[in-house]
Amino acid sequence: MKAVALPRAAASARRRLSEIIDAAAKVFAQRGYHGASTQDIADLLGMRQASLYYYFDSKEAALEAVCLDGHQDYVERIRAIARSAATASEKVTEVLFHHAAPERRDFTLVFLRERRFLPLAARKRIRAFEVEYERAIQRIIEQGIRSGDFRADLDARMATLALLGLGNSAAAWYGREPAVTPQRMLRAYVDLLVRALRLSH
Amino acid sequence: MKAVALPRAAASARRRLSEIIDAAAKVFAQRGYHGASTQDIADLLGMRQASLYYYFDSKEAALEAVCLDGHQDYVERIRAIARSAATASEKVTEVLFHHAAPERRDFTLVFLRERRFLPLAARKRIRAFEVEYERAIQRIIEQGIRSGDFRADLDARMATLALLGLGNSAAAWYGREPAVTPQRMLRAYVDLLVRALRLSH
DNA sequence: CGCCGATTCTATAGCACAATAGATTCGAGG
DNA sequence: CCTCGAATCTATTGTGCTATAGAATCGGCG
Repeated sequence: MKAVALPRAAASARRRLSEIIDAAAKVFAQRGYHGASTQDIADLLGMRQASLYYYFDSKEAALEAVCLDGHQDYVERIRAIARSAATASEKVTEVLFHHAAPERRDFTLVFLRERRFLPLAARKRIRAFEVEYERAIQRIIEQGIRSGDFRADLDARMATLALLGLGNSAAAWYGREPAVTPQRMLRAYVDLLVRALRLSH
Repeated sequence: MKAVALPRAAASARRRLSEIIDAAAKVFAQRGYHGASTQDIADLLGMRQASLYYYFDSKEAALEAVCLDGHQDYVERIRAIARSAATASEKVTEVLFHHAAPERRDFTLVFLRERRFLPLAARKRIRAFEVEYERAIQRIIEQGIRSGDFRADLDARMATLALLGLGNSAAAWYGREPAVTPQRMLRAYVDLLVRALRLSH
């Protein structure tokens, strides 16, 4: 945040900051926001607890950064998917796969579970991205209804929430059971979801 | 736990204990386990913080009690549903409605989100109930496949996890959006799920 | 009434943690 | 080799919280 100056220096500062946000995401995901100490984050980075305060004004600010960073990524990806020429069913598939992708799991889990501990002002800031993401999904569903890919009697809002619910629960489940790989789980969920949305025939 | 003696006194002691577990569930659900203080629980009960330690050896023990209490209820209900003569589709409907019933929401949320903070020994104790619950659901799905109510190519394990995922996300969602009542949400989810599981025709 | 166990209370020890203050080191540019 | 800002460090303060110790109170029963 405070790092500035020349482009090269700025780039390195940004990299360092994102390393620190990654560490915070990992620690918050594992121990929960309140259960994690700033010491834990510093340990992971091999630095002193107090040094973190060079990058963040408070532990809370670090949580907000994790939530924003994680969700910004989601919004970018949904935009790309929305723009594509695929059918609604294909888009739903892509969304679910991207939503529950294991790579950004820590960010997703922190966003899901810990954002509620932020003060109202910070939550509102995050909400903007959240709404855009949900809207984009809902538009895909509605497009599918108009194009005849999905049933006309579908409640688009509920279908959107169901998609998110399945994606979130998949992300939360990974690692609980060796036989249930993310691949298998996501394939199965996509299959169930598309069957549920499509016209039966 | 420590209360004993005569039947009447025992009954009253049990009531008191469950009042305290209820309060703990509410506070843990709202603030998270680590974010909640024993003071918060005592405030809700109108008693002193230290008095709680008459009922529980530790804050952790209170969390375990909440998780056990909440899930025991689930297991009892799933048994009743499994015994009934309904079709698999009807049973799935009942399970989802009961699973995400708003009445026991605090317990459900605490179980979902906070159980992971318990030490291994306590988690194992809880796991037994968890496994029984999941097994019972899976058996309902499998019964549906055998009876021809559901598709033969269904992955019963994935269908079980999808049901739980939808139920859990419904329970977590309530109150976020006034237009989305539990009723509306659960009806929609049941509809989607049953369509996804059934033979198309 | 007076005992006794159950329950709640007051008081406090002891620890873990977030955050601040200020010194020190690092590294690029002149 | 010196300067200066960025980055990290050491040291510490203050606070909030869990848990313990032991005193006070309550209520039924002999």
